[in-house]
Amino acid sequence: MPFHLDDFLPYRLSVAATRISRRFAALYEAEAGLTIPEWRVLAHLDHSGSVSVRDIHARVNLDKSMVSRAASRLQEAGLVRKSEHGTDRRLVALELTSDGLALMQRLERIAENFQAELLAELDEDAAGLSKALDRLIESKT
Amino acid sequence: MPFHLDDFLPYRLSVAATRISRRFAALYEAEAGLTIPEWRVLAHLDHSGSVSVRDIHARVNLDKSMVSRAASRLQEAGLVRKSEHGTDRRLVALELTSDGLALMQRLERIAENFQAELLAELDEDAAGLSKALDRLIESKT
DNA sequence: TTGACATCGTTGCAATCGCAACGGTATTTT
DNA sequence: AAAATACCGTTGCGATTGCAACGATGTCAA
Repeated sequence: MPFHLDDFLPYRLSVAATRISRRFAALYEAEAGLTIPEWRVLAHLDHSGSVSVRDIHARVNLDKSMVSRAASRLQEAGLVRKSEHGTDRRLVALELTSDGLALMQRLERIAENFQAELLAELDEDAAGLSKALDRLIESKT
Repeated sequence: MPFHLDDFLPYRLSVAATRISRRFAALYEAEAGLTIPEWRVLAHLDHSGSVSVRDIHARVNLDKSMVSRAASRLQEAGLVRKSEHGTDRRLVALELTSDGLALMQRLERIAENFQAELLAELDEDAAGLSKALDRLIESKT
C-alpha cells in the first residue's frame, strides 16, 4: 500500500497546530498587536510572578533569544518591568506592570472563549486529544 | 482560577507538533539531508504521479514559494524531474526520478517505523488523537 | 584565594518563512 | 478578435527563527 502524507501523524499534527495557532494569533493580534512569543511571555508572567528569562525559556518552549527580545518589546510597550534579581546579578526579574496585568485579564477571557470554542468543535474527542498531547509532550528526547 | 498556558490547547498542540516534527526531521535529515518542505514534496509526489506546484501547494500545506524552491533543490539533487504540462504551458509537471523513487522507498520505511513507534507511545489514546486531528484539520477558517 | 568552569541574558548572523509583486499564459467577457 | 481578468510558478524582500558566541556574573575545586 502506498504511503500517504495525510495519514501520517507528524504531518497531521503539524497542520492542525499551525492552523489553530493562526486562528488564535489573529485574535490577540487584533486585540493587542502581540506576536506569539510576546503572548507566551505575558501568559507565563501572568501566573508566575517575578521570573527570569531562563525560567520562561525552559517552561514555555521558546528560545532564550526570543524570550529576551519579546521581553524587551513588552517592556518598551509598558507591559512588563525588568528589574534586578536580589542575590544573583546575572538574572533579570520579569514581572507584569499594571497595564500588563490589565491586558492579560482581557486576553485571558479571549483565550478561554477560544478554548471553549475548540472544545465544542472537538466534542467527544476532546478528552482523547488532551490525553494524547500529554503523552506526546512528556515523551522523552 | 488563574490562566495556565500548559492547559491551553493551542499551546499544547504547538509544543507537541514541533517536538514530534523535530524528532522525525532528524531521521530523514540523517538519511538524506532533506528539509521539511523537501520531505513533504517528495512524499506527495510518491503517491501522486505527475503533479503541478499548485497541486502540492494546495494539498500539502506549503506556500507556493516553498514548493517551488524545494522542487528546484530536489531537481538539482536528481530526485525530481520538471517537465512541461501537455496542454497548459503555465503548469510545471513534477515527478520523481528513479533515484527519487528509490529514496522514497527507504524513507517510507523510516516513516512507517516512526509512526508505529508513536502509536505505541500513544497506545490507547491514538484513536482519539486521530479523530480529533481530523476535526481540527477539517474545521474551516 | 585564585583559577577553571558553569550559567545568565543579549546580540550577531545565517537560514527559513510567508507575503506580495512580477512576467508569462490561459480564460472569459464584450 | 481584443481587452480584461484570472491563474501559474518564480523571485525579491522583510520578518521571524534558532544557533552560537560573547561579556558579565556566579560557583566549585585545588
